[in-house]
Amino acid sequence: MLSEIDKSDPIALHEQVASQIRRAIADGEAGPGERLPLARDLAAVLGVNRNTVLRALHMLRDEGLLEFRRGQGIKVTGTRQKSDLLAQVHELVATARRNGYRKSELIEMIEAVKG
Amino acid sequence: MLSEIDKSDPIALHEQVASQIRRAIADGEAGPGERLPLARDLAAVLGVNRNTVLRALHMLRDEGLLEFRRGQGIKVTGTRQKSDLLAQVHELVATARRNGYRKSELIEMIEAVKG
DNA sequence: ACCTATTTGTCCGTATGTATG
DNA sequence: CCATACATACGGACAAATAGG
Repeated sequence: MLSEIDKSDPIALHEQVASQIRRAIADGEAGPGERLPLARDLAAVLGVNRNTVLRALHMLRDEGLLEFRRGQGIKVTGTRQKSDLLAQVHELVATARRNGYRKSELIEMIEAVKG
Repeated sequence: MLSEIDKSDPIALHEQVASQIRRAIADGEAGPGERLPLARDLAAVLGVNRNTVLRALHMLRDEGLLEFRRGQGIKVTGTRQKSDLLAQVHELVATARRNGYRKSELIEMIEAVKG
């Protein structure tokens, strides 16, 4: 379930929107092959501008989660698992930033994990 | 608060132990400079062998979270923030594994995050 | 300088689980 | 289904470093 965006949050609005949609897919609210609501409607529900929503959706397309087709709308292509993973990745990077760690340090930590 | 280890969990015991202690530090239950309970006592509380606990603690030492001194015990050296980050890193890698993603793919995802 | 208690470091042997062929 | 190999976990024992009397 999508909830309204917090405009006082220092995190950019389109990032918040992207996070919510990632989570929604991860939670199974929209499965692979399904069509997403219109950007206009998403914008209305989330209380932000349609351009902000589009910016977020384009990010998710770059992550391999969505597919755009003119006149056809936006289709989910990624799996719940992938969406879940991407959500965790973004949360991790956000935590790192908050605490002054760089992505490179994060990557070192991951590489140090055995297996 | 540390709770008993789940021996039916497919995750290796020493990994579970390490996760719990990372979380405990992240939650502020043991701050920098403070001494950790004896490995023997941790083992008793967690319901595992002392060697298993030591193996977990050595991992945390390699991560820069702990410092060992024979006869003196184990001291916390890492910050809550770092421990929190490391905990998230390990959770992320675990999620990835569960879903068949490799660490290299995870790293690509992180590098693709803007900023 | 010595001795003792404490606590981590390390290794052994064994049992068990898991993956592979 | 069986055999093999490998990693994990346990229990126990002893070594090594530190602190204090």
